[in-house]
Amino acid sequence: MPTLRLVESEPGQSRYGALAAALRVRIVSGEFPPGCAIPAEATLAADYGVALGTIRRALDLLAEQGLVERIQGRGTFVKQGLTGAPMLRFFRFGAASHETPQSRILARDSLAAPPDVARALGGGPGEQSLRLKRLRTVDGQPALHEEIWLPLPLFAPLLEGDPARWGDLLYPVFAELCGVHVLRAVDTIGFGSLGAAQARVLRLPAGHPCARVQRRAFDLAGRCIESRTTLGDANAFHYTVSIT
Amino acid sequence: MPTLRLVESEPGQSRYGALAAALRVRIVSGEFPPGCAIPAEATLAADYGVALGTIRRALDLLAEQGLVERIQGRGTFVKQGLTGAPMLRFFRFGAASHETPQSRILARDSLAAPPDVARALGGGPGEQSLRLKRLRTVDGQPALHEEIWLPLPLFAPLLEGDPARWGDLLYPVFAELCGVHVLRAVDTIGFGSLGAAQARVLRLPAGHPCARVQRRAFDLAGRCIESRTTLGDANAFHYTVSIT
DNA sequence: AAGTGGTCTAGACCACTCT
DNA sequence: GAGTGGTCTAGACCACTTG
Repeated sequence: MPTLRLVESEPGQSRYGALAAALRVRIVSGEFPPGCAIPAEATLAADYGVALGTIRRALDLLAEQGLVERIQGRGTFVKQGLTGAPMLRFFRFGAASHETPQSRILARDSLAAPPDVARALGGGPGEQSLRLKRLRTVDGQPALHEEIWLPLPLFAPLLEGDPARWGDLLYPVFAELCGVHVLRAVDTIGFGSLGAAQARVLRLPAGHPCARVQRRAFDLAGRCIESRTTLGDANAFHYTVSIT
Repeated sequence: MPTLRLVESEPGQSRYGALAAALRVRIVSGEFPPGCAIPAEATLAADYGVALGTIRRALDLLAEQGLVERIQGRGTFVKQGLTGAPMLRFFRFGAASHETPQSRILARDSLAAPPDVARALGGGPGEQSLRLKRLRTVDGQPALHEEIWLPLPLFAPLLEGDPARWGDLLYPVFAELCGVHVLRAVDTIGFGSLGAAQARVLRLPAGHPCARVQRRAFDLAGRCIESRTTLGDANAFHYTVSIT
C-alpha cells in the first residue's frame, strides 16, 4: 500500500483525534478483529503521513477508551470482550465469594420484547427477542436470579443446543457462538422486594428485600446487545465507589 | 532561583514519574495551596533541566490523579476540594432531586471514637473525635440521616459557633474553618434496616429497609479526615455504574 | 537480532486568556 | 501583546518480547 491514507479532520478537531476516529472505524468494521494486532506505530505513521508522536496520541486515546490494549515489545491489540463475572462485584456470598458462580438456565424462549426492553436494545416495538431465565448458585446455594433479553436474529445460535453445556459465564458463549464481543456495560442499581416466583427460585420468602441490577451491555460498535435484570438478597449486596 | 532542581529517580521509574512525585510533595507540603497556580511548564522545565515534553507528561499525570487542573491559556492550578453534594448521586427524592438537600445538625459531641472509626481515621484506639448527627431534607421532607466522625484537634473549630449557620454543604465549611480540603472519597454501599431512633427522624417505621452509604474522605495528603454513615430509604436508592 | 512500544529531546506553531 | 497550555514534528535511545 504505497498510497497515503488521508484523514479529514473537522474544524476544531485535533489531528490525533481524527486519526483515532479513522482507526476506530477500521476496527469496528472488522478489518482488525478482536485479539488481532493492528499495524505498528511506525507503519501507521508512514501510512497516514504523520509523525510518530501523533499516531501515538491517537492509539493512547483508543487505549483509554478501552478499544485497544498496548503491550510493550509486542504490539497494539484489539481488545477481547469482557469475560469475567462482573455481577459478583455487587454481592458477597459466604466464603467462596470470589469464585465464579455456577449457572443453570431455567428457561429459554423466543418472543416479542416488552416496550422498555425493545427500546433498550434499539429495536422497534415488539421486536422478536430471545429471553433467558437463569439461576446462579454459589457453593450450591441459590444466589442470583437473572432475566436476560437478547436481540434476534443476532443471537439465534443460542436457540439451539443444550444450554447446560454453555458453562458458567455467558459472555464467552456470546463471542464463540454469535461473534458478539461485549466491551462495555452499564449497571443501574436499586432495591426492591422479591416476587413469588423469584423468591421460590432463590429459596427466600416472598417479599424479601432484594437488590436489583439492571444491566445494558454494548459491543465494539457501541450497539446495545443485552438487557438484563439480576435479583439477589439485599443483605448480600455490597459495593464500593471511589469519587474524585 | 538560578540553581537547577534535581530529582533522583528510583531504578525502574521514568523521569516524568519522578518529576510528578517531586511536584506532588511540593503541593502537599503547602508550597502551592489549593486554588493556587503552579509555575508554567516552561519555567518548571528550566528549573528541573528537562525538556518541555517531559514536564508535560508529569503534569498530565498529576491531572489524571486529580491533584491539579489544567486550563488552556491560564495555567495549571492545584485543585480545590470537592464542594458538591455527592451523596445525592445515590438517591432520588421526588422532583427536586437534583437540588442540594437542606441540612440540620441534630447533635454535636466531642467523645472517644469507637474502634472501627478510630481505625478508619488512622488514629489510635479511643482517639478523641468530633461526632455530628445530621438530618438532610429535600423539599421539606426528611431524606437522609447522617452520622459523621471527624478527628480532633484538626476539626476543633467546628466545636464552636452555631451549626445552623454552616449552610447545606459541609465540605466548604471544612475548607473555610479548618483548612481541610477533601479531594477524594470512597463510598461503600450496603443494605440494612432502620433503627428506632433513625426511623423516627426520617419519619419511617422502625425496621424499614434502608440503604447505607459508608464514606471515608481523604485530603490532599491522602489522610483520611472523615468517616460518615448515611442512611436513606432503600426505595429511593438509585445508582448507575459503567464497567469496562 | 529484529521488531515492538516507552521515554525523552528540542524545537515549532496554534488557540486561548488576560490586561 | 504577552503568557499560558495544546498540538505536532523528526529525530534519538531504551526496555521488552519473540524468533
